[in-house]
Amino acid sequence: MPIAIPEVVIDRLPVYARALALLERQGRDVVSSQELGEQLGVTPAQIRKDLSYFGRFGKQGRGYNVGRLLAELRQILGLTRDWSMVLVGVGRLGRAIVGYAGFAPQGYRIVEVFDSDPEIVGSNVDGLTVKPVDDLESALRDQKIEIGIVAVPGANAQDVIDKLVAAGVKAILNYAPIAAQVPLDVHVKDIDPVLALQSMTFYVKDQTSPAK
Amino acid sequence: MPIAIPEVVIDRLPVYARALALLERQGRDVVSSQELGEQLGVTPAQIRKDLSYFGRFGKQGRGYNVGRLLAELRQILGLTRDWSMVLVGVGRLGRAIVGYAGFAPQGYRIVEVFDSDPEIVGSNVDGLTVKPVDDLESALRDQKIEIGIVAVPGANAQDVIDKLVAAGVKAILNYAPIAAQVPLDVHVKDIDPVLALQSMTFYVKDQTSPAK
DNA sequence: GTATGTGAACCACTTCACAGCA
DNA sequence: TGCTGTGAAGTGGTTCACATAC
Repeated sequence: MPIAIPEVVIDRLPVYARALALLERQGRDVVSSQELGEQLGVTPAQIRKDLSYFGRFGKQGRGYNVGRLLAELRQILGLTRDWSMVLVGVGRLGRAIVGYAGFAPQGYRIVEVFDSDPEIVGSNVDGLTVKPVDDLESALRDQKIEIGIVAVPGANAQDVIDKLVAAGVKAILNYAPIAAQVPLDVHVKDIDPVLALQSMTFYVKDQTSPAK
Repeated sequence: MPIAIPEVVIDRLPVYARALALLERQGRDVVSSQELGEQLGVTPAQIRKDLSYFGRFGKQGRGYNVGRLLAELRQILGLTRDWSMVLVGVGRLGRAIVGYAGFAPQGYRIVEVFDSDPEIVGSNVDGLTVKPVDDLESALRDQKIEIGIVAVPGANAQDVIDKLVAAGVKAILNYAPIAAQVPLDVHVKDIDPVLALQSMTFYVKDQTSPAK
């Protein structure tokens, strides 16, 4: 096993990949860590060090080949394949997530949707039939689905997460306002705009308008 | 000025506050850093150290009074007042954000919505009339609005962010897939489910199903 | 007895600075 | 000459461990 790579590094790689994809669309062939860093608000040394965990992708005196580096990052991150996902919770938020246009172009696809409300089960959401949440495990038994999205109320979220884990899901995108408890081999990322707002207001709260 | 408080600490306070609010609803009076830490997946020392930046809120031998500590955190974070926000970008995503039920209970309210598309300007979204994005600055001149939400395509996002900054916004919740450039006194938090997924797939990508 | 608050020790990540290569 | 790759140095955040207070 290679030396452990810090999680912060892994979190930055998709940001680099996104910037490189933009540069590629703009027709750029080469980019230096300097320039990439300026665009992303990151130091050039940070970028070089991060990349050095995985290989030597640059050329001294020139920089990085945009297409090559992007391909390497996509390989590292597992973006060269498509990923199927299940969504649990088909309320207002869940419906918005199903309809979110940002997933498909990046190879992420919601293939099953579940809910616990009998009123909703059986209904159709963007071409998918809502299944009862109790069927999660059996529905996933034969399909290779490693990603779950949780969009249920906080009170039910840990239960749903337990079910996803039991069904073999290894990555969870959690929109519920809870700190999920999961085994070490399961990864969770929280999407919570309220937490983001609450930490920003700390800095804003007592900025008075400057006296003219 | 007190010694600078690390940003990671500020990011954790809302998580503590959320857990305390739950404990309070459950009728709990007192909680130890130990117990809180277990619920949140954080070490007790971390919690005590974080809180010590702001005061001495606990009682030795007992722990923290739930209501008291929650009130302190709300004070620290600026959650004792309501916050008005503007949203820019009234596409599918923007509409979902306007309709998101999680903001209001926490005191965050979208009071103005803007778009650049003449087809959309003038239409009604959840009781708000969509205004042209060029009116941002004048519309905000007299209102005290320090938070902006960006839900426009990546290609337009930096422009919109520049306009928000020019209009005096100090905190930006950014749903667009770009690394925003802002002055030091403006705070940005990105909400990007795709980045979250892309970093998780790194860990999941080559886990083969264990041989039975 | 029990749990906080906090310097000190530790650890992890970031930045430096330069050798090495194109 | 220009920019990468990387050990070494530096910085910042976390955890320890214990004096202190209830």
